[in-house]
Amino acid sequence: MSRMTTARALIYETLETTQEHMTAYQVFDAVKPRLPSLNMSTVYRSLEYLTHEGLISVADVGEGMPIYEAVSNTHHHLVCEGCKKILIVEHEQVKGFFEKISQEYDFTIHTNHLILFGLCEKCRRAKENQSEELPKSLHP
Amino acid sequence: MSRMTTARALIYETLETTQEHMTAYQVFDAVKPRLPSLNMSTVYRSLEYLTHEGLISVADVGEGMPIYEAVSNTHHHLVCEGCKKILIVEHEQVKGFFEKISQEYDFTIHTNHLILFGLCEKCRRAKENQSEELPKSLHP
DNA sequence: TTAGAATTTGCATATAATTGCAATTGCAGA
DNA sequence: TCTGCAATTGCAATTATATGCAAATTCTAA
Repeated sequence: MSRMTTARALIYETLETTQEHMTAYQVFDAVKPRLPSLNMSTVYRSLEYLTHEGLISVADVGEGMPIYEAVSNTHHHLVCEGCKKILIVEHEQVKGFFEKISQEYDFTIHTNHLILFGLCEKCRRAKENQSEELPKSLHP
Repeated sequence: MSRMTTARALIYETLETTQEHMTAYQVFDAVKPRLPSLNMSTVYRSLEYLTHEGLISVADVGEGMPIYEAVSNTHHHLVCEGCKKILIVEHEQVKGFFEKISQEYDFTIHTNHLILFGLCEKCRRAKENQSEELPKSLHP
């Protein structure tokens, strides 16, 4: 049977109260003062556990390390590869798609945090201008 | 300026002809005989480069290492957390959703390989039965 | 309340992935 | 075809993550 231990509880509480996404190391730094014996492997294992329990979500934002956050208000992210800006997508916008896939493939989707990479409007425009205006020899 | 070097070309060619997804290590093993000087860091960097160029796609299947594949026929994956089975989702099924998000958020989506985790029909049913039929004391 | 079984943790170590830097390679222009 | 410079590679660390195992902790049932 699985147990909600001190370490797991503190880690979850931290993510829950912060309401921000954090890397494994940030979680470690935040919890360590209250649980000095805490070890990085416990952090990794606890995050994996909490994810599996559906209490938190992981997402790999591509640059750097994966981020974890409490799943209270389910949402998703658009990550701009140009300026690294992150846009929030409400689950409402995704729900229908998930339901369609679920039905079509008879598959219950657990994933609750989507990360889509691409270009925000500003960076897209910047790129278009660049391609059109620069002389060929200056292309990157 | 970016260059299509021997290493990058061989790595791409391997993924392209294989038409299978491979881990970084599998790519290394496949290319090494034809390019003995090849080094793992080159593999990682080349895979990153090819991904960025849109020639291949990465996907983190959760268990184990991320997998790479040539993007010829764009598709997506459903990964069953019960039996680890992988279902293929045609891009046709996803296209509409991407377009909607693109418009709504004025964001050009580059992501071309979605991985959704969950339970296939068989495992879902197995789990339902388990919850209903087992006496409380035998629960995991 | 406590004993005992089972899960979880810390530690040490292994594996995966990333990075700085010098040497090498590829390409545009002569 | 050759040259020079910028991009890429290999190597040797470094950092991030995962894992085996013994010790510690948690929970159930008596």
